[in-house]
Amino acid sequence: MEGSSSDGRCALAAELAQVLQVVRQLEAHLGGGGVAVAAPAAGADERCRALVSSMRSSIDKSISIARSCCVEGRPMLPADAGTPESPPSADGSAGSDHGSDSRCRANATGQCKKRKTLPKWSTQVRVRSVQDVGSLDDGLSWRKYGQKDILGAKYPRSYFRCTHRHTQGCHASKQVQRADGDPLLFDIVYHGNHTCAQAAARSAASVAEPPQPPPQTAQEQIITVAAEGVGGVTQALEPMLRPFSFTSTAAGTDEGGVAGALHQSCVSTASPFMSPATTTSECQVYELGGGSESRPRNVPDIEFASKTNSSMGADMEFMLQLDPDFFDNPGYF
DNA sequence: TATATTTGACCGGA
DNA sequence: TCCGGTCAAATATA
Repeated sequence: MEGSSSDGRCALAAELAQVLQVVRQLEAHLGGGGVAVAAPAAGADERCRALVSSMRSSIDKSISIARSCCVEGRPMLPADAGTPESPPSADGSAGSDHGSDSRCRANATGQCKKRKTLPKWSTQVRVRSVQDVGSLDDGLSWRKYGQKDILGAKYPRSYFRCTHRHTQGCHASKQVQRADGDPLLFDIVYHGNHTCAQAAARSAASVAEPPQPPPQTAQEQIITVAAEGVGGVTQALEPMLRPFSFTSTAAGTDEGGVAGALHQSCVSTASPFMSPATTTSECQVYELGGGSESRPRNVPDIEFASKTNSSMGADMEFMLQLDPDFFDNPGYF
């Protein structure tokens, strides 16, 4: 299979390289790697939209290419080598996730027990030591409501939902699963956006508070986000671009899509909405250099790694090489 | 005592 | 029928 897929990989690499290039152009338009505090000049917005459109096109191609290369299943990650994996659930699951909900019966509380038509995206988070797993918290109040052994997976999957689900009707949820081949790598899949007060408060805070200078230069982090859903792609990518590379944007910090997730994932732990039990997050890691008092123990840093998910065959995969200061700077959010 | 976690059971889609 | 996602009672913890 290697021979037949090598061309595809080349094409895929080319497409992804193009995406990267466009991202860099976007960064340049919006102030580059620094902290952009001024609003983009008139006309820049249009250019950015065009660039985003271009990115989407390239990403679409990339996905097509990737899928054509992976007809036998998902692309093999090094960590997966030798690990019996779940069958190529592939694109079916991703696409069928939506649209089936109309037939979903509500339970006694009026809520569907099955998946909802919510935006879905995923990240992978790598911790640097086993002890760090407790710091996977992303800064929001999640309540664990289940854990399942997944067929073919070495580790169980944990299910979390927003603590304020019942009190505020916030339907955000996430799934966390340790990667088979790499105990330090976690797959995190988010469903839906926070609509609770903590999300609103964070949005407000991001608007009210001016960006702060980055406390330090963190190690390079790579984040890959796989956003799912036809509309979710656009909704996810566009807002995510704002807080990602440019920071002027407080206006862009709605809690939608990937931006919301990453925003939420990486907001500092100073949120008044956080429970004490969940005050450690990977984002605290990035506060270490800033002298955070609530630093997690033994957490030198965390790496967001690239994501390839078999169950996300129809996903948009989007890779950005972030400004190293991105996660250092609370002002980004 | 309130809140969070664990865990077996249930439900629905594939 | 299998499997993933969710519920909810039981249990643990602060």
